[in-house]
Amino acid sequence: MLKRKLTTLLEQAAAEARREGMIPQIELPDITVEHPQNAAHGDYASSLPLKLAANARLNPLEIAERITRFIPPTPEVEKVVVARPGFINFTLTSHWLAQQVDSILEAGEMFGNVGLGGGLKVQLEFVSVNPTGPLHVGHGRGAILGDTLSNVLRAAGYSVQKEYYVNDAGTQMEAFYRSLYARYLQAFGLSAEIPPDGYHGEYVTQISREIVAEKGDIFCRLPEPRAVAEIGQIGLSKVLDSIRSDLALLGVHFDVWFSERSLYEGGQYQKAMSLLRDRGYVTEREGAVWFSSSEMGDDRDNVLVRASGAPTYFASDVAYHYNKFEERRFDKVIDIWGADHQGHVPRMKAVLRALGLDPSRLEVIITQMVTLKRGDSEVKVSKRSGEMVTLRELVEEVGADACRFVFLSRSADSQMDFDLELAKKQSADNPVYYVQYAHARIASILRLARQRGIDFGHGDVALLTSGPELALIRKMLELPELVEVVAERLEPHQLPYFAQDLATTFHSFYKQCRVISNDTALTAARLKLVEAARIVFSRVLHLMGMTAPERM
RNA sequence: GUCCCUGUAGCUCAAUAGGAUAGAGCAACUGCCUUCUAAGCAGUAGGUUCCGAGUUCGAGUCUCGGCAGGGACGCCA
Repeated sequence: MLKRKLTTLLEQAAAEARREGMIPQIELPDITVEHPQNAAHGDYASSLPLKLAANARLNPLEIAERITRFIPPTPEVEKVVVARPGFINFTLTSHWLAQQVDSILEAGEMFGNVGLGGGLKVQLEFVSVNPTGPLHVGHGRGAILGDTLSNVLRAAGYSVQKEYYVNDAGTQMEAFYRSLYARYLQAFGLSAEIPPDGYHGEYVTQISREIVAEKGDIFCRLPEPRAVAEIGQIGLSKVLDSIRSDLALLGVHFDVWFSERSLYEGGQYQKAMSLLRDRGYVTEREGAVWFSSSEMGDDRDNVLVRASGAPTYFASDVAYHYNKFEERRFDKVIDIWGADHQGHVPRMKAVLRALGLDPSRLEVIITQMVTLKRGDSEVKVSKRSGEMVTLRELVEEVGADACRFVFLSRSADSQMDFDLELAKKQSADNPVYYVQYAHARIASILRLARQRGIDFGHGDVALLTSGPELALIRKMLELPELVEVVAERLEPHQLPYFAQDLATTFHSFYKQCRVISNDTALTAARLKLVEAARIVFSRVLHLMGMTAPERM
């Protein structure tokens, strides 16, 4: 990647300038090279001289001059210019830029991949919603974020596993099972009540009806505990099926569905607990078992096992993360949680420390809440009250591509309003179509070229010298850098903005440069460029999990 | 009360570890279809980056103090 090469070049130049006594013997800061926002400043710029100025006790312009002298000429760089108040600006040669079209064609769908991850094993756990009902809109955010992130991490050279943690144990599920059982009995006219902490949604009745249809009244005759367990089991698999299909509708698929219960059945819960105990982080008081998280930096201790003897959700999570790191040996684990789990982060970090693991191996992305709106009125989302807009409804209304694009456009840190009216009304003006339209346009050009039997395989990219052509190439070359940034910072929201920029650059090129013309040499060169652009659009759309339409 | 996230154009949001003149989309306004897709292009207008201090060559970005919105502070998950 050129950016890296320039950084190295600069680093060496600075070191050499220092060795030669041109700048004082001071420590060099982290050297960064970036794209200036003003194109007049060139393709890349560094503010290194400004950063050195304070310690060097020299005028930054002077430092810039002195360092620049040690930057050797390279085929990529046309000129290196020093600019006030102390920047070093690099401008690339048109020739090198044009040649990159051939490189992109050669890389094909691999273009944009980088080696950052070096094959490191990363686990990405997301959604992981309790299977007590359908997914709602907020869950879509985490789903899309996680799925997209995994695409990007894979492109960045990580070995990624996507996992859904199924909370099939615990009190919430028990409440759900009992709710199902109550509805089931009611279907036969028997008196039964939804438990106080139960689920009242219409879907519960729906599922119970299905069970009635499939199994008849056999559960009426079973003793309650057994009936609840068996009905629960059927209900669980039904809910999981529907969650799976809702996610599939969005284009989200998991590699592993991990059962919480398996932690208990496989003995990993016991192992994790005894490890914590052995290391001295477990105490007992008030009849309960506690993890002394406050010793590890959390602001309070947390209960692992209730006085009733039932393990808490937190205890499961200890075992689960023990499993991730120690049993399955992931180098890095990324959890995506909703804002309501924010307070859980310090606990989990404390757990890792207590288990003797480096807490930085766990990264938690917190997605802020999504408030749903229909015009001006807010739609309350609550599983228990039963009134909600499901993810499925949203996807069916708005479309998977638009959903993904809209959700991706906001950084996880910001809470967002999702206006259903707007999302629907916007559908024609939505930026998602702007980007896809560029791809469709390209496809249309390539179709015409095929129809006319034009073979552009030998096109000479050196003919690509005009402003719009070079601007398009420059933009395309940002993709690998973007993949790296998104993978490093875990911020996929950069993708849609790049895609829009790319589309703007392409549409502008399209307007100004006729691709298929009487000039056969130029036609071949431009067809190469257009084919390269198709690759980049296709790549960025697929990274976002969207389709790249051939026609619109 | 404590902790976390957010506050940027009328609206929805960006701003690539502190960089050069804060940018997009929608909405508004003005032009552009006889050639590869007008779901497009070119342009105009729109800002005290919530307020106040501080740090330094430089702050939307960092620190402190306010204000506003959201979330969390359970032997729920």
